[in-house]
Amino acid sequence: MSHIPGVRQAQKQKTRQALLDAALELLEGQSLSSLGLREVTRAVGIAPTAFYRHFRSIADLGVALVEQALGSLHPMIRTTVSTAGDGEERVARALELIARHVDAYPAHVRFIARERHGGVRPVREAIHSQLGLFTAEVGEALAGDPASAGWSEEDVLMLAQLYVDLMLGTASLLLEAEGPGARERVSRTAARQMRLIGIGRTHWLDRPDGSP
Amino acid sequence: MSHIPGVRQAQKQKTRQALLDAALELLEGQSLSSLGLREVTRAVGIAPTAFYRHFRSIADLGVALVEQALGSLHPMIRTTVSTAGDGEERVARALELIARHVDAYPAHVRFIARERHGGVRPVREAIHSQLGLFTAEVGEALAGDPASAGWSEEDVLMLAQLYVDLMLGTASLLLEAEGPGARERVSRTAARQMRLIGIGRTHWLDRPDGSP
DNA sequence: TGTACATCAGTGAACGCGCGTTCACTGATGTAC
DNA sequence: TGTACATCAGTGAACGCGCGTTCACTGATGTAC
Repeated sequence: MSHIPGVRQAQKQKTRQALLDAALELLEGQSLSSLGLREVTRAVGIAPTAFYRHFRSIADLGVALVEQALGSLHPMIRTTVSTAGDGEERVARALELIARHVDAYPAHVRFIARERHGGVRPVREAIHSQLGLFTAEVGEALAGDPASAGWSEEDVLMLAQLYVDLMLGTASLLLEAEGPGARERVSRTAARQMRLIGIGRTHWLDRPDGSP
Repeated sequence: MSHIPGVRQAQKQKTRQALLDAALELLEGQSLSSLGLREVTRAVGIAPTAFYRHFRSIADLGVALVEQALGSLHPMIRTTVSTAGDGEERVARALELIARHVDAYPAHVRFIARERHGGVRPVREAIHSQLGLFTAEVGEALAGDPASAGWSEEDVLMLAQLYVDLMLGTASLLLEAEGPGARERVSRTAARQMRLIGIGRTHWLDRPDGSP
């Protein structure tokens, strides 16, 4: 039929995605370093040996998962930050976006939070490198804000890192939150932390240098 | 000989500690959820079955590790926070304490950072619960500071959480830092983040409520 | 359009290996008298 | 102090099982003419 993508290529892509999806699901209750190749192929319904047609190892699959997971986080973080600031409403809207993302892609959030400090080096490095790009992008967004006039690039980046870490930490806490009111408590605290950082940002240049 | 502790008890305690130490070392390159019972006993030099004289499972051993690891972090965080503030020197001293702790107990720091969001539920919960106690303690320390006059308990706690998270995050980054200047870069950034939070703290009560 | 050959995603048997757990045991330490 | 018995940390054989990886294979898809 279609010869541009090819039936064969399309089917291969489909199987590959099934492997990634199955792995992500299996990772709800364990870490990547204990995930088994046979476990994943069994969940997909293919022979264990077929795994090698798509990935060299579980670590390799993990790196591919990083790209997918951060691909979904990307627009969330960007929107959140372009929304961020210290105004009540802006903070509230940012938190709502985070909560919505956690609901839409819980497995992605869990995977990144877990493997960011996890036991598989190449995956850890891939996450670190991607988060570095995010931070840079957030930094650019912040630099465009009038509130950042007079700020050094280094300072803008350290602020961006603070925001990115807070967002990821909050997303992870929302994921774990269970029981009535738990999510609300997490959100309230995160909102105040964002406000406090925003206030620090406002007054950052007030003090010449190292004054008490 | 001595009958108060007992020769037998003392030897048992020694073996137990050897298991914990061996596990911690093996966890440098993997997550708890992939650590094997036989792997640990082999490293200690005892029969696999002897493991059960000390722990019901690897998860059980993990929970015991949490207590040991956070036991060493405890004085570090306390000292650091009692030192914290927005003065240049105090921030610098706090960061030096963190760096020293990372050098003294790298495996403890790695374990907590990794398993805090790791794949073994009881361990994750133990860490979360212990960090909650830390945060409460840090909160008490902060509440005693004149800078916290007029603060609600909730706000003091959200600030404490911000500090605890920043300290843990910085410790983890220091651990991973390699190459010339990497540690210095991490420290510089963390110092500025602490200062910014300190500034936010100073001006927290400036604005009545929800003002822009 | 039809035919002959090439490609390659997925198969299934086989391998050696280390795993967690059970069980009855050994022998040093502890205790009662 | 000496003896007889109890405790229990650590042993070693055995088990069934799932693991990652190899290999030659099949048969649908793709390509050349």
